[in-house]
Amino acid sequence: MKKYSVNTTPLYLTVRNLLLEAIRTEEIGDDGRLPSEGMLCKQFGVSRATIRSALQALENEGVITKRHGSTTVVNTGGLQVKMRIDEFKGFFQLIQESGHRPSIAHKELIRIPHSPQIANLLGLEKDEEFYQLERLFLGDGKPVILASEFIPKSKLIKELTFEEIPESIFELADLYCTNTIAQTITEIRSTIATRDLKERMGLANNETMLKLEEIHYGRQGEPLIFSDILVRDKIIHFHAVRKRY
Amino acid sequence: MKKYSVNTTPLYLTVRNLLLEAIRTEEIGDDGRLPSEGMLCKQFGVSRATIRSALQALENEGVITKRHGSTTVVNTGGLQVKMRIDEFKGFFQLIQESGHRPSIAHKELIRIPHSPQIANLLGLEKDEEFYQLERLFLGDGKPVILASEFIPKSKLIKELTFEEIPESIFELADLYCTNTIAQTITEIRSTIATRDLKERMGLANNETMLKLEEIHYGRQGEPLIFSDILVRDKIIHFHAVRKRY
DNA sequence: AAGTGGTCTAGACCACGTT
DNA sequence: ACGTGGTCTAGACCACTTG
Repeated sequence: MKKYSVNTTPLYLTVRNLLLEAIRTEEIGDDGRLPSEGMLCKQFGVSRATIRSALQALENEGVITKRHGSTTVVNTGGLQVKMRIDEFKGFFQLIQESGHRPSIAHKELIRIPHSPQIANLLGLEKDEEFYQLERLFLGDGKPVILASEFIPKSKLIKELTFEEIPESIFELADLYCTNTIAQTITEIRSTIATRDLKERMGLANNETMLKLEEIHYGRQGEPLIFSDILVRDKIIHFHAVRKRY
Repeated sequence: MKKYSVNTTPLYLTVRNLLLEAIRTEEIGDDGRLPSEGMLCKQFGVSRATIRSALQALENEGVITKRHGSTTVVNTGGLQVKMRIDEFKGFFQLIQESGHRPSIAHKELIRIPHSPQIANLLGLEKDEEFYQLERLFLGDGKPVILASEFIPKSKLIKELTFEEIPESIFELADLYCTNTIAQTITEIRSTIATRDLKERMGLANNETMLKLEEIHYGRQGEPLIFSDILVRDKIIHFHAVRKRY
């Protein structure tokens, strides 16, 4: 007899979501303090390990702060954090979360016969061939992100189809690459645009930008794709949450 | 009879450290794949939950990548990541990790009668009084970080003693504030120095900098201190690790 | 089909803060 | 002294990937 999966989302995530909602509406933690883990076990009817997984998730997001012998507290600041640099999934989502309507102004696919620097970053042969996918993203019609993705030809399982390139690099890898992206390491830099770029992005004089140099790794830990992303940080504000342990 | 605490570090952290060392020396995972959790349980003589905690820690650091039905793999890129923006503890450590000898060139403690903007960021009254601690840090004798910490007088439990100000903002709060710092939320911006600043920091023309605007929160989730940090990203390279879930 | 990691439970003891 | 979160175990079942 065929079996049906009724509940695909794990219990602890369900609890996390309920808890977050309860915190937002101040049903729980209205005085900034959460009930003890034992109490929450009873309230949600789950084991302590499950409650702790849910709390763990919320703590990682900066929503709550735990402390050994004391009660767990709500972090009002953490509730409002958006656009965490260690979490963003795609450019559209990013632009949307910063309160603007996303669109693409320009999209270009360029063949790069060889690039020793990028090959070196990805640990490939010097004469490796790349595709460069360059895209200009707008927020409310104004240029906000210029992204260049460098995809080694050797990591492709089929030819890139210009019309069918997903917005997100994760989905691009899912569709076209030898492996999906499991992890990205980003170097965060600042930069000032060249005159050419200034015109293209409609920048003010002396307007600086963030430059994210990202190496995307596959499920086996191997480098897959290199991205070079220019962001107008006047409009897109990146955040990071740092916990003290 | 008096009891003695022999083992203050948790078992799972001991296991994490041993595992990391074994990965580094390629005793374990020489082919990029870790033994199964069951195997590791036997090898280390601990329960699966403990092994999983250790693996969890390594995954958060970007050292390994787990995947549901498959074996856990080593991420070579993650092994080398330093200066994670969501982890740094103090400026000296930061400068050291980037390969330079840290020192302080300038240190100043300024009384700020009121600052509506900063008061607003910290959710305080507009007429709140602050201390501004400004410090210029050098790496190998060259200016690399200019940090301004804004400490509200109302959050102090005793007067700041100029001579006894620790290098790290965490320790400063431990010593002088109503609460220790539990969490920091950083906004990551880029900026270009004013002419004045350029001279002070010996910057090249058109050299841009990273600007970190940090709000430090106490154990009860309340805003404590605001920091404004300028970093020469030509010298200090910040990183972020992003996992796909 | 077999092996792997993901989730969940129940119960125990410990270390830390607060009162 | 008490209540809280931190750690740890043993065992069970499920969901996913791989051969």
